[in-house]
Amino acid sequence: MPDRFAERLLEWYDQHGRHDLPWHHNRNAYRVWVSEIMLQQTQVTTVIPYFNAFMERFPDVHALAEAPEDDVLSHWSGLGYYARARNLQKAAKTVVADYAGDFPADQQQLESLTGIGRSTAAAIIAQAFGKRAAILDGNVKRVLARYHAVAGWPGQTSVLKTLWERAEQHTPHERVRDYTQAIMDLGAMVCTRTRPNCDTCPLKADCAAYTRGETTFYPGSKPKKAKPEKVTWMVILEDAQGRILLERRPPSGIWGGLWSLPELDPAFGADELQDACEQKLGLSCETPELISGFRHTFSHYHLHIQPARLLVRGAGAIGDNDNQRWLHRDEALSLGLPAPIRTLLTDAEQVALL
DNA sequence: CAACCGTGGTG
DNA sequence: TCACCAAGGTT
Repeated sequence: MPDRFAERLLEWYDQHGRHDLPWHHNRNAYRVWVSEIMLQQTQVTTVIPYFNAFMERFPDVHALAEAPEDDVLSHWSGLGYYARARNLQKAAKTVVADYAGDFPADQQQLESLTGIGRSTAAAIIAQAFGKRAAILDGNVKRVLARYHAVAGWPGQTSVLKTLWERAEQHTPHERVRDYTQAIMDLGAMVCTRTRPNCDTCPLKADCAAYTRGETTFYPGSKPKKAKPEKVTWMVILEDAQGRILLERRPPSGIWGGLWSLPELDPAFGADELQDACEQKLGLSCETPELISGFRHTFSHYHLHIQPARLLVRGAGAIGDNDNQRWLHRDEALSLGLPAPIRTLLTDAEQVALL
């Protein structure tokens, strides 16, 4: 029997799809690539303002390759998964050095660039170069899992393998660019995670899950696991001029490469913070003022952030260098800061005004 | 394979 | 308040 999957999908896309997202204009490999990286595990409405600001500052791969890393990270501040930003610039340097600034239209060569995996490489090939390549992102997984009633969690290798086979099978030889956008749009707009709008779906006639009335069973859910609780001190060290000490975080781990407040071991009691700052940072401080703490949830654990404000006496042993800076709050907020730290500094400013 | 890596929206 | 998770990839 003829497979009308792509045909029906494209017909729907022409009428109801999204045709004017920012990365659809002035389409080239660079803009498609940046958008695909930003869109990893991140929703379209979140990405749009970041993409526009990023393109304004880094209009092409050369601008990105030559920019200071701090500049790249500050444009990623609040977007999350900061390794994406570091990998992005590393790949930009590779494209400039090894490909004369032109992205290769080849799946393997694209996947060799850091931050680009199978699905992102395929998206670039289809969207930027119009060549046939199958993508498999969260939207496509959901559509295909339902259409073919593929049981199990897509994170499982066997399930993933089946979905990739289905993705390859349905990808047409014509209009691949539109098809790729179409199946993502269907997943985002019709075949949604909860309460899919099956009434308006162009594929419902042959959708196995819909036919059986089992759309909620697909795709299978991820096995749940308890998130550990962690605790940390975040110190706002303020000198006589009202400047705050910022520290660059190590390149790997949470918030890698971003600027943040100094952390102190949670084993220190509140009455030991003064000594801790003395010993660990070489700074003489006044009695700490505790600011209300809060819990921040990450993908894999909860972090209790306990902030404390300490006034620094005289000139400290710590000055400005590559990894430490004394900055006023407005200057600090222009750095690439993690979202909760940005919020904390904003709130702390209000506290200071009281 | 499983852990790790962020944030904001949603119910 | 909170679990779940969205245009994934790397280690």
